[in-house]
Amino acid sequence: MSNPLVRKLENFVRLSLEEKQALEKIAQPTRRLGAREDVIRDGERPRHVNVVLEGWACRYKQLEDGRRQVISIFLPGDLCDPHVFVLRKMDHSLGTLTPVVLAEISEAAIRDVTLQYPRIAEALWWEMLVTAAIQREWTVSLGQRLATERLGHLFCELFLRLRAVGMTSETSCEFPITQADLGDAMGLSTVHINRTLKELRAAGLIRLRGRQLTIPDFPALQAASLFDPSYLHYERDPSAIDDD
Amino acid sequence: MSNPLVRKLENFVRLSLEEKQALEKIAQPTRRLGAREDVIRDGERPRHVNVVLEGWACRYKQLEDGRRQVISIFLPGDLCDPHVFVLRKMDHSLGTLTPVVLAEISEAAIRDVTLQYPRIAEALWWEMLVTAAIQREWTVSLGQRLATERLGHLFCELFLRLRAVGMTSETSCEFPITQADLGDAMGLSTVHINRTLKELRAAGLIRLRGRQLTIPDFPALQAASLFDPSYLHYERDPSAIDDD
DNA sequence: GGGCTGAACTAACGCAGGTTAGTTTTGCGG
DNA sequence: CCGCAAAACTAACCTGCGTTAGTTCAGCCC
Repeated sequence: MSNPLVRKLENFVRLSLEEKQALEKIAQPTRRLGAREDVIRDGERPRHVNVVLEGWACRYKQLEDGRRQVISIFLPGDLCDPHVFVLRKMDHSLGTLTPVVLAEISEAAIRDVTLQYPRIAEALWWEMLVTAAIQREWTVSLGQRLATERLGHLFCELFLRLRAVGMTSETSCEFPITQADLGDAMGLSTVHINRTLKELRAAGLIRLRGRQLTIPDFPALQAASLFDPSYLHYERDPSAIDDD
Repeated sequence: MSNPLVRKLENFVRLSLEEKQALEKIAQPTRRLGAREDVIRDGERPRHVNVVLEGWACRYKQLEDGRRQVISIFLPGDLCDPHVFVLRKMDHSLGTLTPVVLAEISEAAIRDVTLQYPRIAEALWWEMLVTAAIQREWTVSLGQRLATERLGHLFCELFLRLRAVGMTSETSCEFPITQADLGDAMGLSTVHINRTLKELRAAGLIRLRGRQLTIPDFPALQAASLFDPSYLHYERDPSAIDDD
């Protein structure tokens, strides 16, 4: 199985063998963490661009009084801002949700690979803009969607993002995070997450047992959650496909 | 009064006269809109980088059933993604909150100015990363903060962002948007916005009459709202100041 | 297999914020 | 100065979700 970063970026541009190899070379595993560990903490100076190769991680922010918001979820292939270095201090933390394998890429390696391969630079642009779009969609969810819609929307999003890196079957995917973490991400209490899951299950929209999520009827869940996938910008432009 | 884009970027890097002139040249007024008009709509193809020169605007997204979320607020000096063009379609709309004067910058003009002036390129990086940080902080607000904290936090943020472009007095600033728009931004009903404003006023934390906001005791409002300004990344690095 | 731990799940009650349906105020064009 | 529209504001009632305080279940070590 090839590198998840390569698989992800290929949803946007077709990469040449040389480009793929260059990416794989800089995105090698360099760090392993257990579940519930911090990759980097609020206030620290960023030293690498982190790429998730295996497992799930997240950005989160903790308020003075302990309240915690998971701001975004990182799946295999996701990377955090190629240009973090411009800001001298992290304004949030990165933590793992499950055991994780990371590639830590240096500022120099990013610079070199983007200068040498403009198509990779463009692909990283795409990935940054999609990351921003996802963040905006979370804003919409937290501001407007009810608990069932909010959770359903998240399931739709994560399923498509996992499919983009080849980590789903027809209707199922791994779903290894706890209801407490889900609550922190959705701005809901664990109790209410549990109630809401029960409701989604009763409506036949999802099955969730152990660490396995099944969406038997994606269009149904999509409709119930007001999910419109266009913000993920996965459709590769037809005119861009055949030039390599 | 100089260009608000220049004033904003100077919170991060000191720009030479030549750099300032280059920026002012591409950020000239090209479009005027009334309040409550769309700059560009969801699904359309982006043709410019829009810079707000006067007035307030916003990103927003409307759900099929009419619910509307204001995703972010644009103040004078703000610009929307220098690289929108990479994505072929808008996944949200841009609209005005008040009458607005825009500079529409072409893709080519952005490319030219960043290639010629690396410091401007870096400043635009900073602005993109801060925009992302603000979006994350909104996620935290919507997910975790109560109505009073949420509104208070917004007032703190907007006051500092306006101050960064020289648009505040000691304790006051313009605040020209309606309670309905505030509700759409904070994920609260107009009625509750009104109740919450009343509460903040009663606590002496803000004064808000007509289009004027006064924060008599900023640290008090900050404490009540769990506002930590570090995500705005305004502190200019001391080592970077004296090299021009 | 027993005992421990963390996650999943539940019930009862309370509250923050939504909804509906207004009234009052402000601003503005004529 | 009047008349209109939009914004600000209010009261009464309702509901989605939080809180507290549990019980049950699954995985794992010894």
